[in-house]
Amino acid sequence: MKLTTRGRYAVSALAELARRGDGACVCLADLAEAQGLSTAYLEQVFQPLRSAGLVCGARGRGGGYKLCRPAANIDILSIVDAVGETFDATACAGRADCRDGEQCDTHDFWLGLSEHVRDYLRRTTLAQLAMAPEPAEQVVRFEAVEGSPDRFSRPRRSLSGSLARN
Amino acid sequence: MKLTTRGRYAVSALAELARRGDGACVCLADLAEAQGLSTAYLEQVFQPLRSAGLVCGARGRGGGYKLCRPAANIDILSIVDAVGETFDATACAGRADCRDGEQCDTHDFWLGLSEHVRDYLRRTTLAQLAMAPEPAEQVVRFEAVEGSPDRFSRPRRSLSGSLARN
DNA sequence: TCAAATTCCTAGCAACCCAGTCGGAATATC
DNA sequence: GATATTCCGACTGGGTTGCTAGGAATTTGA
Repeated sequence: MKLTTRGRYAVSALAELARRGDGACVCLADLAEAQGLSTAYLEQVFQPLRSAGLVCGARGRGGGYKLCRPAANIDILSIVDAVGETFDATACAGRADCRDGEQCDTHDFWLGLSEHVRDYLRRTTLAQLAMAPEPAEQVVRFEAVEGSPDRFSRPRRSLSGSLARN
Repeated sequence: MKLTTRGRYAVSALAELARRGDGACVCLADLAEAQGLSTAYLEQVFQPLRSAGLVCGARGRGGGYKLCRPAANIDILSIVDAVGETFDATACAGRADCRDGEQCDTHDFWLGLSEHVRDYLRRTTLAQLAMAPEPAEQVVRFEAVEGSPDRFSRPRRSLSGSLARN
């Protein structure tokens, strides 16, 4: 059970973007170099992020990407969801009709796991991730965050608007 | 991020085994049929379970497998660990030396996710899973567990004891 | 004593998916 | 018009997963 690079790259790149979040566009080449990735591959990762309305791109010279809304309003779950990362641990992953009775005795348990993971990702915002303190401190914070009830999971469309309509 | 069949089969099969837990051996053919799996494949899944000391097998006619210890003393994490299921979401998964500074700004976050998952699995015993109530009820229970403020991030050996070693 | 039933062990393989490359079109700026 | 960039689609090699096959070892029962 491991994360794909797409999910990880997306989060890292957006965190980087958030760190430089002064409204200016950052081109992929810069991001890729900062993260030590290939520009071509990062392009692929950014496509769905744009479709999801998380970033908006500007073409041409001086173009690049920037966040569509404040980093504090973007939770990690939205990011990994956008790039197609799934967390379904059940046998009938994908299919809505799970009527396979004998295989599904543990179904709800795995479903609970998936939801557990999604909760964790939903609890953290890009802003929190972007301002990365020293590693030691960071670990403490992430564990602490786990307990606190956050509420950014509700759909909020007043901010993002319809900027990045594909 | 999805579970391998090995992990899922192992848990389902052991739950089945726990349900028939009257001390008698159950042969793989029976288990496989009950779960709708191939015997040959289930064999492979059971090998590491035996090595981990979760089940013990008896050869020959009338042989089969049974749990080495009470189902209440087996947590799900031990099972999926035994079959080699991993939950590391970091880039440097596996390698102990993560000195790749620029890629590791989100390292602790992903590490936290992995630990979060492992906690979930550690919290549930095979006995709980085995006595599966109606699905609806089950969901409630698994979710309820999730919400309670747990402190399982610290090593706790008073309860589970040193039963579930590696 | 032999046949049957079972675990135990190793090798192999096809299909799938991930990670990444490549080439080029569209578009904006200088 | 040259250049820099996003945008878009196709392609591919390699690794892993899921599974099969065959046979040796071992125990039980007829």
